[in-house]
Amino acid sequence: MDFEQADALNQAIRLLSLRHRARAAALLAPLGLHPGQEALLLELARTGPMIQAELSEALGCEPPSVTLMTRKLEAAGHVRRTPAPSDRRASVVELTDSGKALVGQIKRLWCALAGETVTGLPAQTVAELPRILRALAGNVDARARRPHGSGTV
Amino acid sequence: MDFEQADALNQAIRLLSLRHRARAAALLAPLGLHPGQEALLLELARTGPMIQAELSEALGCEPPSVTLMTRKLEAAGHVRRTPAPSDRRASVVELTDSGKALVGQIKRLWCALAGETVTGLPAQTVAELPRILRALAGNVDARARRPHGSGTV
DNA sequence: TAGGATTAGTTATCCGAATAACTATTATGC
DNA sequence: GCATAATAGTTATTCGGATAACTAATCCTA
Repeated sequence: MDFEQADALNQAIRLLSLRHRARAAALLAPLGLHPGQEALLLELARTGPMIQAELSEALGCEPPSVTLMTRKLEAAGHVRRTPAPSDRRASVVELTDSGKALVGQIKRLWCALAGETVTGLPAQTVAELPRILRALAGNVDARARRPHGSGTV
Repeated sequence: MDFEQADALNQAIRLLSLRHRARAAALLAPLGLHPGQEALLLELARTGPMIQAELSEALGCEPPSVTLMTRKLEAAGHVRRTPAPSDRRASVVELTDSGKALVGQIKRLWCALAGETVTGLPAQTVAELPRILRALAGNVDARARRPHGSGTV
């Protein structure tokens, strides 16, 4: 692949990242949330209470990021942390009532953002997009390069 | 658009952003660069010396980000800042010899990263990707929403 | 030409996300 | 059973990127 093509692709991915995140930030700001936090709340809503290591895995980010995000969401009252009964190292994270209420609003924003994002694209392209983007993400997944994790579960 | 589809799309974009950036970071680390800096150097290589306001526009990020990035790249010796002759507010940023040498290496990494990213995808999809991703980025461009800038010039 | 508006850039502060280094707990192997 | 390895989480620090608030220079207009 020559540099022009490579640059067009890498640049487009970088720009989409910036813009999508910026737009998410603008939509989430009225809720008092910063981008990234909505993913944590949605994951808890989707899967139920879980420990931080599971959250880290599900969100695709590192444990220290989860520590800080959960702490801020806990301070905001959207999340509760309780010691795991079977493992004294772990702490279980779950949504509070405030967090559950917020998730409803996030879901509406999420639909609006996605709709906005694909405006003007053919329906077939839109339908294929998630699969394509996941394939791209999988191709550059640094975790898959590590010796221990041979499969995505 | 229902929530499941919206979430699949937003989540895929978020994950691709994280992974692509992480992989870029891993590739750029041996050069002593952090992700984002390579975009600045490539832009200077592409367009030639320019003032920070132009860099900010070209990179799609805000002036304070450019200030910090240029300062660090200047400290590393890859970039030089000189006062603009015609406007005493502005400072012209240009590549040093060290920066030019680095650009050559970045270009190789960039090709490798792009190739890695699209591994296994049909050639036609790969060919259409940059255009599609740019369309998505354009759709969520917060700048286009501002009242003063009715057009992209 | 004097004064307000715009523009270029910086500083301070916040956040997500990363790595490195550390503690505490659990699991494992001899 | 005990020492070692692996795991859960935190702290400290770094970076890109954002906004808000500010200075300094330029532009524009009345």
